[in-house]
Amino acid sequence: MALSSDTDEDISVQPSDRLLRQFVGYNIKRAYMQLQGDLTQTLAPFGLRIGTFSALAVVLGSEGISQTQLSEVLNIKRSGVVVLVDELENLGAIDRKPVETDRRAYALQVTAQGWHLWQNAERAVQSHEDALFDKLAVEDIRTLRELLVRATRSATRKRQEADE
Amino acid sequence: MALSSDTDEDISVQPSDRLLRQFVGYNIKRAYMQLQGDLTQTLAPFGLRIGTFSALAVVLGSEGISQTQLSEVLNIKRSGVVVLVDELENLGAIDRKPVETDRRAYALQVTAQGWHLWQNAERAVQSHEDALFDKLAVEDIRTLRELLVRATRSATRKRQEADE
DNA sequence: TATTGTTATACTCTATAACTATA
DNA sequence: TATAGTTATAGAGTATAACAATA
Repeated sequence: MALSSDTDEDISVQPSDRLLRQFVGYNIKRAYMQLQGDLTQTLAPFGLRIGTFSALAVVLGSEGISQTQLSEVLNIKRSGVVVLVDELENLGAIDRKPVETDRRAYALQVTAQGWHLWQNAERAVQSHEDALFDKLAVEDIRTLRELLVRATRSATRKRQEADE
Repeated sequence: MALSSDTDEDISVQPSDRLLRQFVGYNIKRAYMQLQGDLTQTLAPFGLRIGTFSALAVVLGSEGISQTQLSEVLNIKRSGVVVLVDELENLGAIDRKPVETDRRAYALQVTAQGWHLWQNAERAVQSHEDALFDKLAVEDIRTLRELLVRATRSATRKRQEADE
């Protein structure tokens, strides 16, 4: 493991959350809480929120996806997707295209405008993350991302086993 | 870096969040969202929520801490701390002890009962995390935790610089 | 004047449940 | 009967703003 040498201990007498740091879950929560504020600010100039940014990315990567499928990928309920899609539609970023073979469903499509929006927002988020994590080596960031993916995968597997 | 060999690509045609995976922030969000449900369930039998569990841990590690200090450590507003402390007090886990030198403030203290509660809850959360992450090598979990701590520290530093 | 704890209120995100129109 | 999308409502969790007591 190639962590750089920044493992200073918390030896202060000041109030701290030392007892909580041992939990992976707590550290994930802390990291997320601190990040989401910044991310929200980064996306605001584009008229996007974290939810709509994510939804746009998924539709972009899976043209013609239905709202139900989108809810499964984003891991939220269908009722929540309606709001996100409404918002993206109002931005002119995506279209609800009727599905000829199933008139209940919509095929979600990213518009040309939506594609440009994504490009700009994606670049902003990326450089924001670069700045935010510039104290971590590039290699460490990659490690972090991969471990998070695998931890999530592991948790998902556990939950699926529990559901059976 | 000692990642084990589980770097399978997402090559399916199924809808996916592939485009989002490149962002550290998104992976942190995913991981947290998947984790918090399980954590809530783990804590429920003890009458604790994530917030009260965290608050109890901080008070335990910093006896006599004030509510304002607690709000700073937990990174939430003072008004939010009132609810957490009320709840822990109702559980008999902590006391609001008057401060003789400043009658506006309380010194928070963990009761004997609160200490036992923490011990049991801490053990439950720990074994839950062990089970949840048993597909990750112990070394990888340590890496993940350290990187999260450092990423958060880095983000905090950035925000403080921005506030100046 | 500033700070501690408190209350009331509002906002964001998400879930649940009931509905409609299709299948 | 079951499913896709929708609507209305409610629940966490947190923020903001105003307040009383105290510094």
